[in-house]
Amino acid sequence: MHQDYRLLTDDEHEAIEKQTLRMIVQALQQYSKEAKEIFEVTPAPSKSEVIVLAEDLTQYALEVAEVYPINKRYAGFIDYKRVRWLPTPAGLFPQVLLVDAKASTENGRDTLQQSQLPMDAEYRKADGTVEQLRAGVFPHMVMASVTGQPLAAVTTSIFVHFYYRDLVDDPAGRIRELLDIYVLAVPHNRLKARYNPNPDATFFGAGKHSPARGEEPRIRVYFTRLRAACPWRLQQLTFAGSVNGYTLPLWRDIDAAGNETRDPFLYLSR
Amino acid sequence: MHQDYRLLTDDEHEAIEKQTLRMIVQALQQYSKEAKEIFEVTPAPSKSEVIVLAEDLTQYALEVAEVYPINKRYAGFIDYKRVRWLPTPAGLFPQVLLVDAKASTENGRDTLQQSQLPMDAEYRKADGTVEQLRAGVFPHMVMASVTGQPLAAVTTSIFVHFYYRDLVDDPAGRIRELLDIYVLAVPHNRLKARYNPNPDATFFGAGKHSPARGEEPRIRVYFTRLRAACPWRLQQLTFAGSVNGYTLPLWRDIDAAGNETRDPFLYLSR
DNA sequence: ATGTGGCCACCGAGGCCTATT
DNA sequence: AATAGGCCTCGGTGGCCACAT
Repeated sequence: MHQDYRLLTDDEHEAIEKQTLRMIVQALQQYSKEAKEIFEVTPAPSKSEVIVLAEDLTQYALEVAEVYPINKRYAGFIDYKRVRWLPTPAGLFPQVLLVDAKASTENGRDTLQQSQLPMDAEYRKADGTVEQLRAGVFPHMVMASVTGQPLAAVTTSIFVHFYYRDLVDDPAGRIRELLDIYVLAVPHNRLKARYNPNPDATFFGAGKHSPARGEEPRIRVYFTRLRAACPWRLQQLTFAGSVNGYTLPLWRDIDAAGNETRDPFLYLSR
Repeated sequence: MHQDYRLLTDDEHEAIEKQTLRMIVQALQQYSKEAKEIFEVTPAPSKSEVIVLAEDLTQYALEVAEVYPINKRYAGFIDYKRVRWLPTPAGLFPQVLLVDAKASTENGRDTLQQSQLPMDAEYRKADGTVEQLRAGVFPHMVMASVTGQPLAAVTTSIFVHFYYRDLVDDPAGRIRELLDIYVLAVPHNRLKARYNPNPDATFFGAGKHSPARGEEPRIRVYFTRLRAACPWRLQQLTFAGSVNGYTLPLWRDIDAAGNETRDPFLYLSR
């Protein structure tokens, strides 16, 4: 048992991200019913109301599903961030959990600011050119332990994607419909060799910025490719087929034979 | 003892806002040292970083100073919002606390969106014309009690104003300096007769919007006038003269003779 | 100097329109 | 129809400038 994530094997590091994501998915499942209600009926003083809704709902869902907090804070553009002790079979690790909420009418990709990118990315565009963008998320945050020795808190990056569509003349008076909640665990930079060894093996794609206008570069994460690289890193909580107001409680994983699985899980009400 | 704020006298309602503000001031005082550190050294990927800093710091300061929570949430543009039970001598009242964070290089006024305005406002501009803006904050939120009877949670509006200035070539490597933290309690709409009986008696002034461009109307709250109307509604936590990194712990109030007072108060570290 | 008004600047977050395949 | 690329819109937040007192 140790406390330094840098001594973990890659598989152990993957496991940390997996268990982190699993808990977040459980929290979102549990909160999905209320999230849907609030998301669909909250009036829109402006078009950008959905952005705030996604942020608030993510916070409400996650703040009740925390672990042993570390008394350390920092401020910035990440929507939800907590420094905490994460218990794992390999040891108790200090972790900086970073969660960003997204609201979108698309359901196949997410756009990341460089400051939200945890891995040095490189990818080839359709026209053959290769582009790259360095990670803007620090791999860990160093804290001073009581004895003075440095303690590094690993950074884990999660994205919660609220897929919705606007409604007009809805009989129930809803303003929009929340269709799915996607949850992505984008790998830590140390896993680059596994997930983006070269420009042709990656789930990254061209960003949403406009090069012609000289905008800050952004980058996209494609759901299908992330899922192909590692099934459990792309979770989907869907309201389609739901009969009780909650999303369907299914966890995507991979079995020993390498096949993708979808396991139902139990959850409690809030 | 009752639970309906509408049965309170105006003085009792004032007392509710006063005790709410008092606790928030204590929380900000206690967090002022860390707030200053984070605010001054957090790098600015963009100019708008201060906005996010103010929001995050306000949340960090207040979330540890809460009272008996009510399991009810809603989402929207207000930075910090909590529904809770507030204990007072007149009874235990359900309350919707709304706090908005502001970052500014000015220290004499705050701009409010209509959605942040708790009172129907009317004021006369320098050129003699009278303008008005209706409250955009609901006076209370109705919830259904277990027995089915409606229960109204009073709304209380607080603004936390981070007054700062940018720094260049600071020897200590700071990017900006946090000078003061102002905290305002803008009165509930039912107190309009006391605070804004007519366009000439008010702490409101023209908003920051551009009429010429047809922008959404906003409105300003002037510190000096709010303070003149009710001293304790304008609190100032200043770093000027501070020797320990915290702001000076002073609470502004009014004594029996009607004179403004500044009482020091004790606080704990976090 | 301070108190008031108010024009704009900036920039974060996505909607959407186009090409391809 | 689905995948990619990328231009541009919208709107929240204040910086700042200009007068007036």
